[in-house]
Amino acid sequence: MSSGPSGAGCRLCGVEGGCFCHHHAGGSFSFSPRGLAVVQHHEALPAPPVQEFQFFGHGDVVDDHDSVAWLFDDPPPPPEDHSSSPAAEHHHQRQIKPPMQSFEYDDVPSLFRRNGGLTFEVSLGLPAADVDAGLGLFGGSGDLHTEAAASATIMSYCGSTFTDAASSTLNKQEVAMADGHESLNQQKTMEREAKVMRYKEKRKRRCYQKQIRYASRKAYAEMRPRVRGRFAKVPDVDAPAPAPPLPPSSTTSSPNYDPSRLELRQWFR
DNA sequence: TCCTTTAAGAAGACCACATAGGCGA
DNA sequence: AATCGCCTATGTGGTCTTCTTAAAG
Repeated sequence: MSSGPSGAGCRLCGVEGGCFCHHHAGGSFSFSPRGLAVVQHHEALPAPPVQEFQFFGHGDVVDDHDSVAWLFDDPPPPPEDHSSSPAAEHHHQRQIKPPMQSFEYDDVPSLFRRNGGLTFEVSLGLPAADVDAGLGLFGGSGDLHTEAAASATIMSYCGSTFTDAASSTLNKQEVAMADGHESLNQQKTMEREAKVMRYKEKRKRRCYQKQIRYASRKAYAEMRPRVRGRFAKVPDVDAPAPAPPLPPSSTTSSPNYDPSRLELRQWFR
């Protein structure tokens, strides 16, 4: 199933080639846990109370092009609160340290420390050294042009993967042609300012929360009985056979066990 | 300075079950 | 071509375990 933000298929899940994929065709979504968006544009058909559906937006509607542009202009993350924690810093270094050569993690300009997504920068040359490189902008040093151009970024965002082959950078020949042309420099300056403004705006809208793709599964998980945090078996109320002796940590002895949830289970069936 | 112990924090594992989707009959 | 049954993979949340580093003694 396609999960990318682009495509002309289902407006819910992005599946191409059809009006709506069949798991959406059950009709309106009458279940909206915790204020999630309720989508009712699908044809109404008899449906159980919980309809499994996917969503990839975050409330604000952006078109596909803008979504991708956001990723390509991905900024360095703002200073993270957990960066002050030694343990948190340790985990960041341990798990997402970029596979770069002779490169200090603290110098990674933008993409590796994103919260909620994982980014790998495949360095084909020297790494870019500042935010502008991450944005595909032009820094003061001419070397940065080729440095940024020699890298490609693979980004994971909201369950989708995108690539950015430093699309906004110029090669050496283009840079040489631009030298001495003041109008070009002015244009570049304006482009840079525009990109910086776009970056700042999108940083405000960025969503760091965990993405829930299936609200119905979330609903089921929340109502499912647990034993010490783990999902526990739901006793079959229809089974006439006597229940076997229960271990001390059995479901019914758990403080989290709520018999009323059985009614909910039958309701959802 | 070196070693050991303690505390703190985060990530991952674990569990059951509904559901999607593939496959063959 | 459509339908059915079977099977596997996936996703979901709360708690516990494991791992690592920093600080203290």
